[in-house]
Amino acid sequence: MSLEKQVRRPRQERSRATVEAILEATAQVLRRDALEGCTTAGIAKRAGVSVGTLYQYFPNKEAVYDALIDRLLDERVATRAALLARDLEVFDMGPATTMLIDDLMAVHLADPKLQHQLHRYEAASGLERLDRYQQRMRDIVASQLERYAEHCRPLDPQLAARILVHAVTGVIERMAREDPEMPARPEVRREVAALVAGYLSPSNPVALS
Amino acid sequence: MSLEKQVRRPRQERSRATVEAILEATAQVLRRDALEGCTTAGIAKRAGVSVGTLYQYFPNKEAVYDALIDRLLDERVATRAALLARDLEVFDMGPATTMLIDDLMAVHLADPKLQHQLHRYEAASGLERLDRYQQRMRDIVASQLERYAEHCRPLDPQLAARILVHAVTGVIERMAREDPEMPARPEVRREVAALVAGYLSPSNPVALS
Amino acid sequence: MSLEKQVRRPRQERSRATVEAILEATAQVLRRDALEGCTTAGIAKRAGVSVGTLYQYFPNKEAVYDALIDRLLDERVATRAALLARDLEVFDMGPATTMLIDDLMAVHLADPKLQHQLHRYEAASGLERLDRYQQRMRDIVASQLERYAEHCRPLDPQLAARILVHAVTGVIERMAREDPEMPARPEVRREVAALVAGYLSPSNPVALS
Amino acid sequence: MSLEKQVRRPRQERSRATVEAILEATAQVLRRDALEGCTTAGIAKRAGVSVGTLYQYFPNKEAVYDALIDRLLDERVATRAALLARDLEVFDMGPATTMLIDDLMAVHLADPKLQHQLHRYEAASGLERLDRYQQRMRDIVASQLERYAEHCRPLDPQLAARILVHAVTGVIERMAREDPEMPARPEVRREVAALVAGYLSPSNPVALS
DNA sequence: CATGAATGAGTTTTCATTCAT
DNA sequence: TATGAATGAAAACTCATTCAT
Repeated sequence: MSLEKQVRRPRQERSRATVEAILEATAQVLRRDALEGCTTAGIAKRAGVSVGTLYQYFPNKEAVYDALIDRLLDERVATRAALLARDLEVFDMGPATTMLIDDLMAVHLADPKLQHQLHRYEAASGLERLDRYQQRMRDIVASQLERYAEHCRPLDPQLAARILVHAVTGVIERMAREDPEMPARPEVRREVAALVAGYLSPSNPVALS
Repeated sequence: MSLEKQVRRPRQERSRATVEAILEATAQVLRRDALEGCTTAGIAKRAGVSVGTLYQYFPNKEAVYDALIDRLLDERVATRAALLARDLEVFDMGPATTMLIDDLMAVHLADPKLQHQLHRYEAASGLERLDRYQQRMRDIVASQLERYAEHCRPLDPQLAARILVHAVTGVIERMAREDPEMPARPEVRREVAALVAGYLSPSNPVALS
Repeated sequence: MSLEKQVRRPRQERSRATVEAILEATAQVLRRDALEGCTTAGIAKRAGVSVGTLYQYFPNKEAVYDALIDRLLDERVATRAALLARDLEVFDMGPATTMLIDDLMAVHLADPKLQHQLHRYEAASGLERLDRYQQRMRDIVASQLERYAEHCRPLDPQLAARILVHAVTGVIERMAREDPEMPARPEVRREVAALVAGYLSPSNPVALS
Repeated sequence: MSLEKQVRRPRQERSRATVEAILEATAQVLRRDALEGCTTAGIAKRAGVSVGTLYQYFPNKEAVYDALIDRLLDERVATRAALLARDLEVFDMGPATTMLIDDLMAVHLADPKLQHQLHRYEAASGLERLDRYQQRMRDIVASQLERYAEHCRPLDPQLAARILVHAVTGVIERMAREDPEMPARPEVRREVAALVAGYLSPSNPVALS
């Protein structure tokens, strides 16, 4: 409506669009050429800008990767929020279990090639950021375990959460690498649920021994 | 007796010793400086040879890493053989489970820093070799599951083996990264066993549903 | 009265203010970040304008430095004029000597960091402009030497002026770099005067030999 | 004689020759293209080697400049040693004065273009190294002044040395820049001697005032 | 006039690999 | 066979300058 908006917007929007183009180009190059094939020149070319422009918005190449990871983690949080909004009760295990499984599945089913490369990038710096993210997930799971303690065998919530998050993440990640379609299959979801349910169940053989 | 032998032997032995020195030097550099700090010059220096010598025994740097990975996997096989030789029966679960857990633990407790870097290297080529190794493990586990089918809930051995290997590997690897001591603790071993036992148990809630 | 005037004036003044802001910003950045840290972007930011504006008033970065040097030399001329207005007679040497010393001291005591960086800039182009300025100083000194020839040993005014200007400038500049306070100390001023006086004095040992 | 020597030497000599070639090439490029035109690629090309070779012997470009400066200062020391070996007694001023003047002249008459560029390079890092060198010169001059105190007016040796070194250096450097031939002229040498002698002389007007 | 996003040539530096000795 | 000097392609990053808005 106002002319003012029309005057100011283009600049801010152009910047935003450029940043967006750079991030998207980086994702594409990472998917196509992997970490070792991802150069600032390549990113810039694919984004349709010059290297200089890239460095106008990011202090260095790592910062671009970092932005991409931040964005990914933000999407995960959004995904989780959406899942929590639903009220799923599966396998009589309470929403925690379900959420955990579906969340992790959703998380790793999206753009697996890009995620693999970003994961490799993070591995260079000790995976600190991803570990911090997993820590948060673990806390959520642990608190859910406390809440549903009566349905579970006696256990240490922190340790159990650790085991569960690591186990489920491990299964999904590795399966997705072998075949991106596999984690989505119903029998796989069922078996993952069995892994979690069996571990927590009061009838777990180890618990009884 | 013959001079020939005296001349030849030392050479072959020296060659073997040189290869050994290069591999050991590579392992040391990887542990200390990670993948990005591991250069052929650095390896050669640490091994006490020249770069030229390195290229006399290996066609390129990747071949050195590959040899190191081969060696690692060979050690794993040896470890597994040793474990199979013992006749452990824990948690009434049959040797398969026990072996799986102990094997994977042993495997990941040994030289975690080196393993992490080699894993990162493998990740560049899609982890093909490690996946092939895991395939072999999976086959062993699957056959064991078939043998002990009567003690388990009804399940697809291939899929169950996949789930188990991925889950246990995931737990151990990630825990070892956080704290190399953790996987060795008795309560952790117990919980991992619970994960496996609960999953396979005929009383698994999912199986009953 | 007329609107035109009201419109024009502010612009001219604003232009002047902008140029001033750019020069002052350049001086600040040079003092803080030295020649290598002085970028057009940095200058513009500090001046509170955009790079484009900088290029509206200066054809290129060198022109900004040049303007700053011109300004500096103009200030020196003003300083000298002020000194000449005074009628100082120190050490019975005539105003030339005194002026020379005080001028050079004043000149190098003001903003030594900025001067050092501008001097470095000038050095790239062979210090032509500063040399031309020193030529003018030399002419003044030479004419004074002729005027006060009777108080001096016999000498070639042009050569003596050259020696004196170079010597005094050299002493002051280098001392200021070591410690900006040093040239202002009375004992230093006294020794510099001794240098000049001894050189010119009829009792100079070389003159007598 | 020995074969051993013949076997080992070539390598060491080749390295030395390469370093030499790089340093000489750097000097040439500095003289021709000044600091701003001196790139690692340019140096390497002129030296007839590749950039990689340059970086095999020097950690970075600055190190090449540093080596060149070290060499220059070493030459100065050698020059001074040679001068001290002679027993010059000029103007009844003792060897200190003479040495100072001749040393500084020799120093600045050699390769003035290269020296100018190296001086500019040093200026970026605050001229620390050159200052340290001048400090050493100052100490020598100060001790000489103490030794010949009876021939001089009463003075503070440290301050006087500072004044003298700065003054003479300033004169020579600036003159050499205007015209490299000038400092070598006998009348200039004479006037510089007059500057030093007049300053130190017991008949200095300032001393008497 | 002012803006600041975009440009891209140009620099330094690295490191796997080769090859003359 | 061993050596290590030499190679050079390739990568990250800078910054003066332009120009559409």
